[in-house]
Amino acid sequence: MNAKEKQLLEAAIDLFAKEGFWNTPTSRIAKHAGVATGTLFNYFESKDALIDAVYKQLKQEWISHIMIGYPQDGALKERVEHIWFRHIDWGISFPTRYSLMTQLKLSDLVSKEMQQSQEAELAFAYEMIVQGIADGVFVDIHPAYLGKIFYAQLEAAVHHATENNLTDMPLTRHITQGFEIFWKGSTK
Amino acid sequence: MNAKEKQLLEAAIDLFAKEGFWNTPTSRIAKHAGVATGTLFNYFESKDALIDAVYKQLKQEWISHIMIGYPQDGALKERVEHIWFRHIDWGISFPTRYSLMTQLKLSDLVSKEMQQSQEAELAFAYEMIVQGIADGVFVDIHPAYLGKIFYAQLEAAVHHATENNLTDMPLTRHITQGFEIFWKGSTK
DNA sequence: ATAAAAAGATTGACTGATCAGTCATTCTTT
DNA sequence: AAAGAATGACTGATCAGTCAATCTTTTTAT
Repeated sequence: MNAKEKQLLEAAIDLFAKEGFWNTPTSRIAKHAGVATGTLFNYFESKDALIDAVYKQLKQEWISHIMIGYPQDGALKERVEHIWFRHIDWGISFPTRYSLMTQLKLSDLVSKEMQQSQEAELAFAYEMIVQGIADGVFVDIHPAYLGKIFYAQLEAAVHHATENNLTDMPLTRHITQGFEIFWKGSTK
Repeated sequence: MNAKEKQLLEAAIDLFAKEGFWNTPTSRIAKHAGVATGTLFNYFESKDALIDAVYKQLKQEWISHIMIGYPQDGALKERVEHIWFRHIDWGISFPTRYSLMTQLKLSDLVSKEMQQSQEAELAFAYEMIVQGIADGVFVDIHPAYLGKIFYAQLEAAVHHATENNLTDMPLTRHITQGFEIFWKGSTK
C-alpha cells in the first residue's frame, strides 16, 4: 500500500473514531493526512469507498491479532478461551479502533459486499461452535445464537474493562471471570 | 402532547429507523407527518432536540412495557426472568423502535442530560443486581459488569429472534433457553 | 551523463447539491 | 378583531467530488 494511502486511512480511522463519520468531511481527513482534498479521491473513489477500506483494514488487523498463537489443535475450551483473551486484548490495546469497528458493524455504512467478503474469515469460529454442540460440550442451541451470545459477552467485557481502566491483576481477573461466566452458561 | 407533535415524533421514529438520522432531512420528517417544515420547528427547537425527544419517548415506552406485571415482591429469579421476557417481547413487537433505541444508545446523538435523566428509571434494576450479589445468588462480580452482561445477552436474544422470525413455540423455547444460559452462567 | 519529453501524481479553488433553520405571510381559533 | 398556529419559499452554510494547472518522477534520445 502506498504511503499516502496509508496516511489517509489512518487519518480516517482517527477522525471517524473521534468525531463520527457524519461529522468528518473528506477535506478534514485529507488535511489530517497532510494531503490535498483531491488526493484523497485519487486513492479512494468516494467517501463510501474510504469507509469500506477502513472497515476492511480494522477487520483484518483484528483477525490477525486474535489469530496470533491460536492453538489450532488444542481442546475446544482452550481455543475458545484463546479467542476470548485475544479479543479483549485487542479491544483494550486499541480502544479507538475497537469502538470504530463496533460502530461500523452496527451502522449500515459498510457495503454488503465488503461485509460478506470479511465474514468468510470467521468461518472457523462458526465451525468451532458447531463442533462444540455436536460433541455435546455446548448446550443444544442454534449455533448462530451461541455465536451471538459469545460475541455479546465479549463486547460487554471489553466495554467494562475500558470504562474502568482495568490493568494488571484486576484486568486478568476480570477477563477470567467473564470467560467463566460464558463457559458455565453455555456448556452442559 | 399536541396531536401534531405526536405525528412529528412518530414520523421521526419511522424515518430515523428506516433511513438513519443522517439521511433523513427535517423536511422529509415534516412531510411524512403531513405538516410543513416550519411546523416541526414550532414544536422542536432543533433537529437535535427532536432526536432527544425521540429517545425519551422510546425509552419511556420501553420502561412501561417491561414494568407491566413486574413481580415487585417476587423472588430474585422471578423478577429477573420477568424483565428478560418483557424486554424480548418489546423488541419483537416493535422491531423498528427497538433497533432505533439501540442505535441511539450507541451513537452520541442523544444529549448527556437526556441520557442521564433516563438512567434514573433503571436504578431498580441495578439495585436488584446488587441485592442478588449480596445474597450470594449471583457470582461475586462488579454489579455494573453483570448488568452489562445481562443486557448484552438480552440484545443477542432479541437480535436472533428477529432475524429468524421466531414465533410461538420456537420463540418461547428460544427465550427460555437464553434465560437459562444467562442464569446458569451468572449464579453460583 | 545530460537534456528534453512524456507520464504520473498532487493540488486546491470551484461547483452543484443538500439541508437546518428563519420569518413574512396566510390561515384558524378564540 | 385579536391572538395563535401553520406555512413554505428562502438563506447561509456545508460538503462530496471535479478538473485544469502545477509539480515530480521516469523514460527516451543524444
